[in-house]
Amino acid sequence: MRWTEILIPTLRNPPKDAEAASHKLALRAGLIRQLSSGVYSYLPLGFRVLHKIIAIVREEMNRAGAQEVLMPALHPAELWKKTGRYETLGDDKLAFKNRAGHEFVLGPTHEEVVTELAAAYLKSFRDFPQTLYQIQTKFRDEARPRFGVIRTKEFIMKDAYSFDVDDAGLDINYTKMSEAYHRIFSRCGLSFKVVEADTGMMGGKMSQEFMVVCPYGEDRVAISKSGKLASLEIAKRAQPAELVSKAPVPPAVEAFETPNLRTIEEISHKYKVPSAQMIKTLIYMADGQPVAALVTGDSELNEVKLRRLLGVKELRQAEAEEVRQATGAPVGFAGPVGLKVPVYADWDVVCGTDFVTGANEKDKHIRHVDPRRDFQVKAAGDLRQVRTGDLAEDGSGMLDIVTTMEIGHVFKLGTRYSAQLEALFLDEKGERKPAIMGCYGIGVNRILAAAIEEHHDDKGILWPRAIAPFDVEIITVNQAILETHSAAQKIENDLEALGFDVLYDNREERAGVKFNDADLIGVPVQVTVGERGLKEGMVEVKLRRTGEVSKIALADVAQAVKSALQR
RNA sequence: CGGGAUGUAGCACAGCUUGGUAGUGCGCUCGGUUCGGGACCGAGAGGCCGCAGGUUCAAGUCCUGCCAUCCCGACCA
Repeated sequence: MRWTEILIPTLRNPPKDAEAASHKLALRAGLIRQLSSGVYSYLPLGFRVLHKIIAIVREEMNRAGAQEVLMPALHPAELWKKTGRYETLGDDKLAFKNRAGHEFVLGPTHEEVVTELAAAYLKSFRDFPQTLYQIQTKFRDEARPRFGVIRTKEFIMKDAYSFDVDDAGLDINYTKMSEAYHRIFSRCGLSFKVVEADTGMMGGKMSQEFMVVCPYGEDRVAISKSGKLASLEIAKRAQPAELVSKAPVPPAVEAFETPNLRTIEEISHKYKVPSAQMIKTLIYMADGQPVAALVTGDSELNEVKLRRLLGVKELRQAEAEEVRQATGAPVGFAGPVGLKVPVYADWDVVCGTDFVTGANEKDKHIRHVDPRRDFQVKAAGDLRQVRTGDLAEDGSGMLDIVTTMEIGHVFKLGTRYSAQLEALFLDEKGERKPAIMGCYGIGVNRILAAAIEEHHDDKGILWPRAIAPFDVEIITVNQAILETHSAAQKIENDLEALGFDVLYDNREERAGVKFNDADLIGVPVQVTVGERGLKEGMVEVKLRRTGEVSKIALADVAQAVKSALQR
């Protein structure tokens, strides 16, 4: 393909609205063009990359035994109302009425539609297992599109759905998909990590998120020195060796007036108490019974952890009136001393001393509070959100908090949709049962963004070969010279005949412009043809990634390109 | 949806304080000289100055409202 025959609008100045590396470079390299917030066109180069990614996804899905289908993007709203997701979707749904007054939803995902298919056709246990997938545009009216192509209102998703007769079958499909995902992301050149998501109270459900660490992602997760990621929801820290303070017991508890001062910040600021020396006392209703949860003033309580420590089903923050009943004081003055309800404390609290906390009396706090002397803790545990510097539970050292981007997600759904939409089959005994489902998603556009985030330098993109828009770019130093462009043309023909995707920069531009554009668009191998080399029958082959240049005889170019691409 | 910022040519920006009828660099077109890491000279094309209303003899500039875009946060089936 010749540069003059393909639209590659490279930019010297990055548009000012771009912040993320992938966003800036995708714009500068002429991959995308923004139409409105969170809505992008893919230009020829960008679309070539998407095609390569899609080809890999498709190949691995097929290899894993999934069958490609194409479901509609236009969904009747009634279908979404049946599963109750019409409401849960809320403002994220893009919906409209047609002239007949029928409401449609532009598909944000396809559990409903695929389950309707299963309900129609998967009638006998003999029809199982089945895995269907599609690669298609999804619509979500994101409140805040971000970072170019990383979070958009319209995006291409590979979504797959498995149907099985039992959990054992689901396990097999889930594993197959998970393995396929490993292959897909590896082939796309991404350093991804798998995060086990919380199985929570969902009973047997399970999910894994495939993440890449990148500064412009959207999730904050904990990473241990061993490279393991855990969502902040479930990241745990190591238990301290001794769950008690070694410091001397402070003087007796003393109350002091704090008129209208309720928050940790207000009191910490007014009385010059570090927030870590304060106890935040949160009242929760656990299965209907009030409990107090204590964390130090500088930390955030993690409700998932509290729920786990308590071992209860229902947990919610207490209403103002419930707080008053439990503590005898309005919200903002709760403290563990003299409290009648069971007290659960974070390790930081039981390991500390000389705290300031609420006095369970309006406009009063108390100081010199000591957990050994002044109140009873029913149980101590890891109750707060982890933060940078906490020791990892696996003993690998300090945790770090990093930003990540989710590029894939596999999920064991169970019967949620099949039961509601009556995707029922008859088993060997003639019993009607809902199909056991799994769902598996990949954000195709995000792979493009993630690849740029991971593979770029100050000059431009360094595409992994498998998803590069072209394998090799030929650059003529001076297009006007006959020997140069005829040599370039021959190389182009030879390489194309060997099956390489070749971009030949045949523009009558100065060499510098072409070199810079080549580095910017990031094709892995560059072949430079100039009269200087041609005099000796040589061209230069440059590896974009390393910058390494070697002189190659004309006759050996194909071989040199081939081996360069394998590195 | 809350907070902050910004809207002037394809891209980056100046002009706004102190109103007088549209500028710069890159890119684009034509001619010429150049030609191995973003050349130079000359001549051009390209603007509802985000939109609407107001003030004024006169608005890119002042006032009001709206819209759009980006960043932080909330949210993310």
